Amino acid sequence: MRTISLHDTLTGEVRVLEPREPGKAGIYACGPTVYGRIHVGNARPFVIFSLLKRFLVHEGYIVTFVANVTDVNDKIYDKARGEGVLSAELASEMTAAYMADTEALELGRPDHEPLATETMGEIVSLIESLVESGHAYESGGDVYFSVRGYPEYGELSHRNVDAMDQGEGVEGAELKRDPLDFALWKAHKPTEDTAWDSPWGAGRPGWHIECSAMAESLLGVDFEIHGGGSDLIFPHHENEAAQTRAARGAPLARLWVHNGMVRVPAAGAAAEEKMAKSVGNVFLLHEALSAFGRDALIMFFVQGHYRQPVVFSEERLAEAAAAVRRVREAGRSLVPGPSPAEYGSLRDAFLEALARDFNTPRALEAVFEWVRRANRADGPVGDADLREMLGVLGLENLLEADAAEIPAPALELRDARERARAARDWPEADRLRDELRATGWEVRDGPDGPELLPAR
RNA sequence: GGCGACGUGGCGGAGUGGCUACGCAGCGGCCUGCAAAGCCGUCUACACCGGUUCGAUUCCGGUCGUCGCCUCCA
Repeated sequence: MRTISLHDTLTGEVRVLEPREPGKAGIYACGPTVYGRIHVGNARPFVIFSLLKRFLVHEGYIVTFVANVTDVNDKIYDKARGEGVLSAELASEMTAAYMADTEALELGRPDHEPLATETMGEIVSLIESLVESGHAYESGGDVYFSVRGYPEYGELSHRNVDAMDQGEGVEGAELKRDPLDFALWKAHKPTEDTAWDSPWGAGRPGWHIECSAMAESLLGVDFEIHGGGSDLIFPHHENEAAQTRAARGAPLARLWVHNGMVRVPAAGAAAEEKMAKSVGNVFLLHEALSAFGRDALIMFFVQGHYRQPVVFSEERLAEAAAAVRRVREAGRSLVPGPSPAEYGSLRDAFLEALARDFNTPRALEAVFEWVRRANRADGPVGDADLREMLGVLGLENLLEADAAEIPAPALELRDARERARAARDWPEADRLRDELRATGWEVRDGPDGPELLPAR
């Protein structure tokens, strides 16, 4: 178990992970609002925190990874109304789609995936605590958090309360004592087809409170790592942090870890912009998976550092696919078993890179160096270290052999080509090779004779 | 305007006060009947201007440019 540090948004520094209980870590990553299929940008935190969990587990930690689903929200109501379906129906349908889409990443599931609608008791009681302690107040069936009553407000996002926009024109502003206050509970509106009982009447939770409640109920407070996209720092995480600290007198989390945005080349411009539904430039996860495959997509993500923005494009994915091919190619000549001791420093460098702010590009450096050495080696090389490294990155399947059955016609073409080669009829041999390629098989002549591989 | 971050070789992308990142692409070579794969070599990188320093891509200041947040957003 080595010392692991991560960039913490609160302090702005790379800080050492110091668990409440040695050897145990809780991770909470904010998941999607389910009003549509998730896109590649939504997938980034899922991938990053799934892999971070893998790394911590590898280092001997017992990890509880929680990724929530927001299934009550204005957008869900709006979308459902527009489509003439019940909001609960839309939410459960899209939750199922989210599960299926992320399942296709083949990274396993988080340990808990709580739904806001199934955490109502905890949400209501957390709001009650805030009302009792004077940090929140009821107004017309709504409940608001009193931002100015919490002096630390702004510490996470490094904002000064007095310098913030006053949120003019925001719906419900007339019910607030201060424009900065945000809703913990929203009274039921006639246009909404779901509502829950509360001490303040029928209604539903505000966005931020659900995460505080879900995180606390599954991980407790002051847990190790709270993550999500950098666009959530304000107001979402700022508010979560304020609510929990105000209600419980303890911080919500020890480290606040945020991933950079996925960008898309902007039409007709040199620069890029964030992938977002509101911009209309999304590439849905399931489309990306079928277009490029999960291996290339995972490689694409780990080729960049989690905190930096990444540009999603066909060129980038093609590069990732090429990198995948290089590793898989090397794997073909490895043998099961322990790796040479002299490769050990690469394994160490790999793990060290991840221990220092989860630097996956730097870790990949060791992977590729390992691959080059193995390719250069004369005898058979044991695959254990490479398998271990790839496993942490969710790419262990690159070492699995292509299981595809070679169809008889391809075998016949291969044999025919061998006969042509034996007869030194090169034009015919090359013609047969082209024919094979057309049927999806690539011939590779090696010391042990020809080999057929699925054409790439 | 406020807050945060970034500008590295053809492209992507790490990193460091002085020494080969790595991947992709290109070029030359080895291997091969030719390929493919692999290996070797190669392509004089750190936005600009000042400052600190024996020495800065790396530290400090400024300029220009880019991105994110400040409203729902992973």
